[in-house]
Amino acid sequence: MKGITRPPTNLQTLAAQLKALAEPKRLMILHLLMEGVQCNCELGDALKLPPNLISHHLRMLREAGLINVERDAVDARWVYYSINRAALDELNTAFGSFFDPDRIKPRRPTCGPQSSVVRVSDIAVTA
Amino acid sequence: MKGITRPPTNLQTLAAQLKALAEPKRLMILHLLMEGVQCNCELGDALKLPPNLISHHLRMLREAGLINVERDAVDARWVYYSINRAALDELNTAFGSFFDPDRIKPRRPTCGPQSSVVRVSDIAVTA
DNA sequence: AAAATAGTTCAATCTGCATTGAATTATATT
DNA sequence: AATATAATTCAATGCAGATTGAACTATTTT
Repeated sequence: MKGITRPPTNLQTLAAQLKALAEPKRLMILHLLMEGVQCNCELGDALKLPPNLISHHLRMLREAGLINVERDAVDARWVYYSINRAALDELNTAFGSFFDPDRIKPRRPTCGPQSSVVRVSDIAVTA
Repeated sequence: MKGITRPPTNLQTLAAQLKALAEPKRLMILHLLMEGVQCNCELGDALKLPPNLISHHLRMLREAGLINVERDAVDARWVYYSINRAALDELNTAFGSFFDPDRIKPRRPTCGPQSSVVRVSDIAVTA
């Protein structure tokens, strides 16, 4: 009888990133960033949200390490956000490892009325 | 020049499921369920949490459609939770589609000082 | 120098939800 | 019938974060 295996991913880190993603407007921002839209004003137009709120959501995504920031070389008033490709790859890997359906194991009856019942699969065949 | 493509997934639904997942203790519960641990008491022992709090987290996961509930046929006091395999498959598909790195497109300069600059790639070669 | 532009930061409010402890339900045991 | 067991529900508390409006910073334009 095998023990419990450690989760394949750091749960604190995964939960923190998922928290940043678990917001409809932020998902929409990420979608727009993937589509090539990248400045605060356009995001605000698309989502019908004021610029300060866009800034807030962008900050959440940035602090989760999911996006990059860059200032325009010609006119430094403009700020461009973009997907952090490496972070996205890591996220996909972590998510895929954790929620891999192949990890699902059958119930281990160490609890409840059946916990003391001897299972056929546990009886050693000796002769 | 192409327009913005619709996201490949229902953002409301994905966000709701991610919100259910974005909690370290719930991730740990899901991990334990995958490992075959399935009753409130054992989850509570493993996470050092009181049973009512385990119930709360299980309810969140259940309302997100991620887990199944079943009562013991012999002693109905015991309740067994398990991973909803179909929901997990759908989640993986939705997540993978949304966060597919291949979806990332180059910046579309419809904003900022470069928005009026004619790009070489936009000049039609006529002869 | 003054005004305009793009964006961020700050303070206040409101809401959702994790947590806690007590009460309750349902079932089984004595 | 009374008690024990497994779990859920309920009420109250505290905190994190979404939202709002105003103030502020940095840069460019006039």
